[in-house]
This record gives sequence, C-alpha cells and structure tokens, in this order.
Amino acid sequence: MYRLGCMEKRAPYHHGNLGAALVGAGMELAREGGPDAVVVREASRRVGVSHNAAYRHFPDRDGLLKAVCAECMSELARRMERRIAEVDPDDPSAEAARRRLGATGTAYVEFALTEPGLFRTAFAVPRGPGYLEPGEGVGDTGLGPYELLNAQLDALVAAGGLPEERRPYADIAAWSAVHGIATLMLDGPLRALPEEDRAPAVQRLLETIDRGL
Amino acid sequence: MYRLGCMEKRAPYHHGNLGAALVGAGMELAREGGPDAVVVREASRRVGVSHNAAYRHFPDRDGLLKAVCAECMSELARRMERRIAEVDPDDPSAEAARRRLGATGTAYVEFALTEPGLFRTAFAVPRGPGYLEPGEGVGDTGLGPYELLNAQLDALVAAGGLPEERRPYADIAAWSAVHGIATLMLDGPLRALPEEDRAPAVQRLLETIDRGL
DNA sequence: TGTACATCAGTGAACGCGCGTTCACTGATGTAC
DNA sequence: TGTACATCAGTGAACGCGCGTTCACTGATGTAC
Repeated sequence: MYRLGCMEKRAPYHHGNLGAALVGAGMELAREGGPDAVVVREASRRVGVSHNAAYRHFPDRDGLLKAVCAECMSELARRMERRIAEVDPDDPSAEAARRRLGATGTAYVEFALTEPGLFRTAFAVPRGPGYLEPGEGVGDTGLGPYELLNAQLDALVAAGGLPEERRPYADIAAWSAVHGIATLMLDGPLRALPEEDRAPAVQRLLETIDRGL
Repeated sequence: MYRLGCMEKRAPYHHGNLGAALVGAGMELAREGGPDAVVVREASRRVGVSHNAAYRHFPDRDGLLKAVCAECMSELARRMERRIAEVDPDDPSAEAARRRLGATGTAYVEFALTEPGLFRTAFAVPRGPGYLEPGEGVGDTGLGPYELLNAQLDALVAAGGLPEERRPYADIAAWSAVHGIATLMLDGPLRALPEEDRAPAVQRLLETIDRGL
C-alpha cells in the first residue's frame, strides 16, 4: 500500500483555528470518557499539534474543560429545543404546555442515556460559581437548559395549567427528578436496571412530577 | 519541646487489625475529599504503615474503595433508620406511613448536604454490577437504603395511603427526586443556590413527590 | 515445656505511568515606514 | 513595492507529581511434634 504525499506531517504549522479544533477534540474525548478524559495532551495529539501549543489558547487545563463543558450544555439545550418544538407551537392550551414541559424532561433523560460522556461533562463544572459566562451553554434560541425549563413552567402557569402560588421552586423539583433518574441510571446503582424497565420507570417519574407539581 | 518516648515509630509492627484500620482511614479520606481521595498510599500513611502493607488486606485499590463504599452506604442507611424511627412506630395510620416515607427522603438529602464526601463515595461504585455483597452497606436493621425506601412504600400501600396499581416504579421515582436534588446542590449548578433557598426547595420537592406518587 | 518450622504481616526500594506545566526556541505573519 | 521588526503560533525537551503495583526481604506468630 502506498502512502501518498498528502500524509506529510508538517502541514499544519500555523493551524489557523487551533482553539476551536481543541474544543472539538475535547468533545470527542468527553463523549468517549467523560470529563476526566478531557486532557490537554490527548486533545493536542488528536489535532496533530504539540501538547504545549494548547497553552496559547487556554490558560490551563481547566480552561479547556470549561469550554468543552459549555459546548456540552449547548448540545443539551438544542436537544431540549428540538423536543419542545415537536409539540405544535401554535397550540396555546394548558395541555400543550404540559406536553412541552414533559418534552424537556424527556430530552434531558434521553441526552443522558444516549450521550453519557457529554452529559457527565456538562455537569462536571470546574469549581466555583459563575463558570459559565452569559451566552455560553445555550441552544439555538439563546436559552440554556435551565432557562428552557423555566420558560416551559412559566408558560404552563400562563396557560392556567399550574396555580401561580405553586410556581416557586417548581423548577428545582422538576429538574431534580429528571437529573436524579439520569444520574442513577448512568453512574449509580440503577445502572444495573434491565433495559426493559428503563422507559416505564422514566414514564412513571414524569407522570409523578406532572401530577405532583 | 521534648518528644516523649511514646512517639517511637516502631510500635505497630504487627498491627493486629490493619484491614479495618485502613477502611477507617479510607472513611476519613472519603469524608474530606470524596472517592478520588481514597488512595492506598495516603490511607497507609495515616495508619502509620508502609503503603504496600495494604496489599495484604485488599487485592488492589478498588478493593479498598469498595469496602469504604459499603461503609458509606451503611452510614446512610443508619441515618435513614434514625429519622424513620422518629415517627411513632406504633402508629399504623396512612398519615404516619406517609411521614415515614418523607423521613427517608429528608435523611437522604440531609446526609448528602452534611457529609458530601461520604455521599459521593457511597455512589462512586467501582464499575460492574454486584459490587455490594448481600449484607454489605446495610444499617442496624439489616436493610440498605434502597430496601428501606421500598419498605416504607410497601407500608404506605398496606396502610391504604397508596393504591396498589401505582406501586410499580414508585421507588425509582421517589429515589430519583431526592438523589437529583442532592446531586445538583452538591456537585451541580445548584451548588450556587443561596443557603436560605435550600430547605424550602427540598420541602417543595418532597411535597411534589408526596402528592404525585 | 521446648523446639523446628511454616506462615503471616509487615518493610524499603524501585518501576512505570500519564499527566500538567514551564523553558528557551523558531518559523510564519502582519504592519509601520 | 521593499524592508525591518514586533508579534504570533507553533516546537521539543525537560521537570515534578503522586499514584498503583511489584520485588525480594525480614521479623513476629502459631502450631505439630
């Protein structure tokens, strides 16, 4: 087998867009192995650049992880937006609002189970508050996952599907429920739950929240 | 300052109970830094023994972590038992059963927030199912945390507080909710939630589950 | 009660691993004049 | 249009870290006779 000249190693001396390329490689790593797998040396290796070149674009390893984090959050937001959009956007009924709220939960769990590495990375925030700058971690609508959830709850109140006095902390309650089942199935004892029990368990959880809110 | 002779280093040549002592040191490490902090070398150091002595008692690092894990689970179980016992055990009413169920949730979140390291370690199970042998990770009643939860749900059904047809997956729903809020407040974005919002948020979540189940 | 011996429970030194980070460097690019 | 020069974006080598794990070893303990 001939190796063509195009395999020359020296091509990308000035890479042009190394920062973005490293985040891309970081996403791959996150997908395959979660946040711990997002390491400077391997990301550089994949891009085909020496490992210290990365320090021109990120102050340190946490800087890279932060950027990958934000990208994972955005991915989650986009998936939520997509599922929400499946409910007729022109339907103003409480029932539709309720279905949109359910869609955010469904998308959340779906994301966790189909992209475990990205899900873990999205929530493996480097310590300290304010790790996401405004405008980071958002989907196509410019809202982040948490804001999308809140928007659905507000819409549900507006549509008369949830009494206003029960609105406070409803976001946290709903979020906790889906986050919990995702976490338990992914990294917790429920990882041993047989495949056929998963969908009904999620269904039961969403119904419980829907009824309880 | 004089160092007295009792500080002699050579005292514990044959330690006598090194395995248990290492688990004890491992619990300290877990309390301070979570599962990642449970490392053979530091545990040995704290016990005052060379680091490879540990390999007489555990096949490898995961062996130690597994033992510490089980101990953390037991601690959680004991705290749940304690909170459950605060509800008059002779009261057979559905209302009491409901309060006992709430107590398991309260204890769970309490444990997570007051002992974050132990909580994280309890759920940092080494990969692979069946990591806990039967009889490991249990409290004084011989039941583990999940079994305690199931017991309260069964009791609630028996007391007429929950229709039997809604029993399936109710355990997972309830567990997910409390696990989720604990995880989000501990390691997730809700770690930024102001102290004064925490208790009401937990309260709201427990009510939602209570109403929704 | 002694004693020889197997076994047990430790020691100390060493290895390899992959990482994060820093250093002095060099070749490419952009710009003021 | 040229040219000198600052700056930018890479390179390659090296350091230190703390860990898990293994090796040959040694002193203490328990037991068969």
